[in-house]
Amino acid sequence: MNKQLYIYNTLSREKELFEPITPGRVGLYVCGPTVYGDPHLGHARPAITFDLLNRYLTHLEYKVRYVRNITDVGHLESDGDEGEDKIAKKAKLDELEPMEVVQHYTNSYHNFINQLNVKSPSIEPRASGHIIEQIEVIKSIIDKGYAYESNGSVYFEVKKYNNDFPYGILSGRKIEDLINNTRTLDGQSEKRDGLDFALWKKAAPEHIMRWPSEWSDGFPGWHLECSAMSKKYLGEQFDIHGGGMDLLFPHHECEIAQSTVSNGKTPAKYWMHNNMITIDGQKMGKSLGNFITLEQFFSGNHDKLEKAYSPMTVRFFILQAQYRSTLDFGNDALQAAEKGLSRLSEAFNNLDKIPISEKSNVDIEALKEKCYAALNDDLNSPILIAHLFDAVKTINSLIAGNVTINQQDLGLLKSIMQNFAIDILGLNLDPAEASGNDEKLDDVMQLLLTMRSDAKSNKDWAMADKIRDELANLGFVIKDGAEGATWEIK
RNA sequence: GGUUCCUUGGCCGAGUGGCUUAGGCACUGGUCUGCAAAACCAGUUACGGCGGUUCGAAUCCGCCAGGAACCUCCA
Repeated sequence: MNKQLYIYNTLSREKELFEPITPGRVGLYVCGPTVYGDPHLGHARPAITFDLLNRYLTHLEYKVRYVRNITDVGHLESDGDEGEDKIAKKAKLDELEPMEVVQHYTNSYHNFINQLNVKSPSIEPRASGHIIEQIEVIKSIIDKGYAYESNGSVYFEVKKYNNDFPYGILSGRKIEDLINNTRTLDGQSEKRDGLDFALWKKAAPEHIMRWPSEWSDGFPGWHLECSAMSKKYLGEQFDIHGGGMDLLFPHHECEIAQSTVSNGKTPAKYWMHNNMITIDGQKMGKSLGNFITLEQFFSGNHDKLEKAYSPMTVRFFILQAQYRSTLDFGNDALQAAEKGLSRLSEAFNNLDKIPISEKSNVDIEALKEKCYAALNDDLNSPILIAHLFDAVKTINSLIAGNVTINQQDLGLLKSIMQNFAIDILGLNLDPAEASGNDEKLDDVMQLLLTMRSDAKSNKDWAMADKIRDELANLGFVIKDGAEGATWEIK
């Protein structure tokens, strides 16, 4: 089978065959959240996108080291001297210790991301725990002559860098255009040039998040943590760097510049960027204030939500779009995903009901190839899901007796569903998970179903319907099948 | 203003030169059922506009319209 994975590399703007630097091993770095607010639907997208990548690479038998950072130092609120550390600001508002705020939102992030069945990364480094490493990177950049100190702060000299290296290789920006379009800042700037960016910022007196350095008591600049931590855990050059498209410029561009100077080589071989989730056609984001938190999705407690949506519904919804496309939030789409997922789940749980025949007249091997082809084409999860729905149709047809399958093909079909739906897409199709039922409840339900069955045998339709309808009122759906009735919670 | 990108049927969302009627949801008809539900079978609705390249374009090129992201923190 073809297991040649092609991924879209932002550097080349083309799909490229993935070839790891070290055979059999993959170093993957993904920009994690800035923990100063509740995790929202936008945070779920990269988490799930790169979870899919991590799971698929693992399935392909690569040994993956997946590093996803926690940004807890806080980026600058605004440029220039009036810049204020975002986390410190929030802390003052809440009258909490900065690290208390950070811990709270880190826990919250873990809690909700875990509910989405996202596997934990191999290493989850915090920026605040790597101040020393960041200072080391700054020193090396100063030593190589691409940074200067100014009033206790250190800035990266973009124009000088651009003379020797291609600044803008990732984002496709040209420095001439940037020069013409740089905002004019009020007041005096410590920077020699508007394009320069901070590697170290001297902390203002009221600034409570601060660390000592040879330049000043302060804090590391916006983009430094990823350069420092990717180097520490994945080496100077690693395979894949991921993150949201909104980080492409300036964050990732600056990261490349820093790492390139510091290490003398470009950091990542492949850059992958997930697109945004939109709401009413606009990006869902913290700064726009139009985000819906994951907690609100799971509880339904938001004006825009017609109902609560389970974590698996949210995950499935996100996977139904290819990661490089924008995905528009909407209740209709969520509910369509919910129903589709339910159908997929039901078929998966009915695999054991499929009768085995001598001969197969279904082509399971072809299905498997198609599933791999979908993922190999830049993780095209919607295509994969389409193929899984073909499998659903096959499963249902097999149970209905329209087609037949032999033992070997059935085993293959089961492994396809397990591998692609459960292991790679990371869907939890366990009926207990979906409905929250337990064994005792099932015993009670079986009793009621037996009573209804008896009533039907006696043609006591009134009683039979009463049981069904009353259960429906309580949120249980009864499904009559060839070999008896089953139930589920709606 | 600069850079990049998008516009597919009722909704979401794939596709990238010539049968994919992708798939999901919704809808319609049929089978099944005591009636339903579920399931199965069948079916309807499409490629923003204009021009060009081509034997042939949703798919390539140009223009126009509308929208978005980035250029400041953002997933």
